[in-house]
Amino acid sequence: MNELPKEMSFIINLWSVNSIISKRIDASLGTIHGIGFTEYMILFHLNNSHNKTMRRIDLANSIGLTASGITRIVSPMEKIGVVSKEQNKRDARVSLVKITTAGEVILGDATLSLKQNSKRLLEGVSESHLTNALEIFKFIGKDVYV
Amino acid sequence: MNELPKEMSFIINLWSVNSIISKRIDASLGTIHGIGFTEYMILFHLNNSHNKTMRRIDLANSIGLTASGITRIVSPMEKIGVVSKEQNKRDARVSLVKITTAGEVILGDATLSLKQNSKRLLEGVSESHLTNALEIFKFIGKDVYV
DNA sequence: GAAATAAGCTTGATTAGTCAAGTATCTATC
DNA sequence: GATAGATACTTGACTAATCAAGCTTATTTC
Repeated sequence: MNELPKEMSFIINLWSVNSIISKRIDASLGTIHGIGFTEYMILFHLNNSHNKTMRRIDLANSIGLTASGITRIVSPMEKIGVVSKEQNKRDARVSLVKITTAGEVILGDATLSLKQNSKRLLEGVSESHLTNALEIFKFIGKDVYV
Repeated sequence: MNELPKEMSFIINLWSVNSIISKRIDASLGTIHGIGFTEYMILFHLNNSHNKTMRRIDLANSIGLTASGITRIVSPMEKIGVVSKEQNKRDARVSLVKITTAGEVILGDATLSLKQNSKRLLEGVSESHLTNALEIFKFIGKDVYV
């Protein structure tokens, strides 16, 4: 209607598009692999990290959740054995999270379908458009895995 | 770590970046104007629509919520008078939502700070990068307001 | 024009997260 | 080396959304 600055259009559309897309991804991950997108992201970040292990607070920051959000979501993941709780020798405050072999298997399977899903969703978007968007994302957030 | 297809990087980073950004926007809208991002989006879409009025189901689709999500969030908005409930003469099933004058005022104020916030968040991102990203968003979702 | 199906909306129960407050540990300062 | 402050995490209370089921009204089909 009224002329919106591109920056604001970006924010608004980021939100709407994410809301639409993450719902679809979530549904597909949940049905096939029994995990939600957030759980996927936790496994993904753990798997990409040094020693397959992260502090809860770093996990929180890289995913965009709060510390308490991590506590709540990781606890059932420990129970079903996809991640394990480790101690930090140097600092007794921190509780480390490590992806287990079982977790790696689930992550691998889920990644396959996620790859297919994303390709299908973005079919028709050019390589250069994607590169461009990834640059913006990298600029905004620090923890971007390309 | 391992070579991810750009499409999948896009999905993953869309999610993380949105989670980070929407939290900040939400906090600022909430503190200053007493509404959340979702409420803002509802007012925004209503204001841009024909007769400032929409069906709940269309509101749901354009924002990326479910019909019940709309019911729950719109109901308190009716109580405080930023939107009103209207009937559709032709179809008694539908319940229309209309932005009120009070709602327009809040929307106007909130839009001002949202504009500032988005510019600050995206300071340094080039015009062409933004245009590019908006094209992708437009491609994915149908209800993109540029 | 009756019956079957679909569309729009609401409600009860549940889930995924938040925030604020509390505990435990670590670090810095004097 | 005691004290003050900061950091990591958890917990209780709450919020925003979901889904499945149900209600009402429209539309299609025969």
